[in-house]
This record gives sequence, C-alpha cells and structure tokens, in this order.
Amino acid sequence: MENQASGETCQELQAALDIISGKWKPIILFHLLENEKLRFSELQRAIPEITKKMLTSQLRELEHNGIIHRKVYQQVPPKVEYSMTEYGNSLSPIMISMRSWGMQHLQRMEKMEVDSN
Amino acid sequence: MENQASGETCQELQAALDIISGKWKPIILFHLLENEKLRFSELQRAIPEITKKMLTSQLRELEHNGIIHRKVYQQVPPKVEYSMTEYGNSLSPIMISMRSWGMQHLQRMEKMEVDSN
DNA sequence: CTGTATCCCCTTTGATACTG
DNA sequence: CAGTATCAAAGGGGATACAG
Repeated sequence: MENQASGETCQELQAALDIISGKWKPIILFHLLENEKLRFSELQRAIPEITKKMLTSQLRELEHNGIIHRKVYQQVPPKVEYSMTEYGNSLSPIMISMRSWGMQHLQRMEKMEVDSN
Repeated sequence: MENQASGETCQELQAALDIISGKWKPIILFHLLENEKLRFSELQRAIPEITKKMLTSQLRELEHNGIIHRKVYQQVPPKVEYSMTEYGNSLSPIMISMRSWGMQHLQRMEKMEVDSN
C-alpha cells in the first residue's frame, strides 16, 4: 500500500480529465458554459454530428458527476433543460486556460506549416 | 465555410485536450514535469503497467506536438532521454489547475460516499 | 537498452428503428 | 420531444516475439 501504482500517483489529473475529456464532452461543456440553459434538441442542433445515444450518455455522465443539472418539465411533449451546476462552473478556469493554450497551439501549428514551405 | 461544424467551434479546447488527455499521457507528462529528464526505461519503471508499444507511441505523439524532447545518445547499448521542451512547460498552469480541481473533486466524491451512509 | 511488428480482443462509437 | 434498444463497425490497447 505504501507503494502506489503509478496510475494513482496522479489520480487528480485523471479525475479531472475523465470529466472534461472525450470525443463529445468538451463541446457539450462549451455550449453549456456559453448558454445558461439548453434543451436536448438545442444541443443536438448545436452539435449536428452527435447521435442521440451519445448525447444522452455524455449528458448522463456529466450529470452523475455533478457538473450539469437536468431539469425535466412534466408535460407533453416532454421538455428537458440542461444547465451547468455551480460546481460545474468551477471548471471555467480550466476551460478558459485550455482554450487559450489551444488557440496559441493552433496558431503555432499553422505557422509551422507555413515555415516548412 | 462561413458556417463551421460545431466540432470546430471549440477547436482550441479539442487541440489542448488531444495533447494532454488519453490513457497514458497525463501520467507521462506528470513524471516529465517532475523529473527534468527521464530515460525510456525509467519511464517504464515509473509506469509499470504500460507496454513498450504504448509508451513509445505516446512519447512519439508528444514529441511530434513539440511538448517533449527526445535526446538520443549514439552509443551501445542505446540511451535515450526524454524531457519537457520549453513549449511543453507552458502546459504547467493547465496541469496545475487540473490537479487542484481534481483533488477537490476526489475529496468531494469521498465526502458524498460518506454522506450517503 | 530502446524500440518494431503482429495478431487479437474489447470497448467505444455509430446507424437504425422503436417508444412514452 | 427526448430519449431507449439493438446490432454492427471501428479503433485503441494489450500480449508477445523479434531487432538494431
């Protein structure tokens, strides 16, 4: 027990990444951070390539992790709104610094393309 | 062209995550951020569960992205040292904020376990 | 020591149809 | 509208053997 598996040496890193990374989570979070509330169908329109199945599963995971809130209106036809929780909003600093790093990275890549000519 | 696919609406986020996320990259970066230089075999010992194949491929990707430097000593037996590049070190703020968020998240999870009893 | 090359499995993702 | 169920496809990752 005193000698942890290395995977656990940076559990915190993994824990954070498990929540925000993946094929769809970043863009879902992006939209929910920008929009306060979004219905299921609005998210689908915002992310046309995603399937219902994937959208549902990713939203469920985020909800389960306490990042987003799912509000169901008991009516027909159904209406469900998703929004960031207060806890979810605590991810903002990370998201912001990643976006700014990523932006610089994309510019750097672009520049390297050009320079290699 | 004026109407981007939504996946591209947050390209920066994806770009950053592509580099730091994955099954092995976080822990590889973790070790290289803490150790200045590490040989291939030292990384293997630090991450016992990883296979050579995976370690090699992940290091290659990080190198290709300019995050780490690979220094080969032309000798027999071979010796290769990996280290963060200056550019790679620019990831530090992100890594640090992710670790601290992750740490709080783990505590929160733990607390919720307890509270549910 | 520092890798490559194969082969195989298994999870993740996607396509599609169906439902309350 | 907001999902679920099912099945098929794809790709990542592991085990192992080989190589410079």
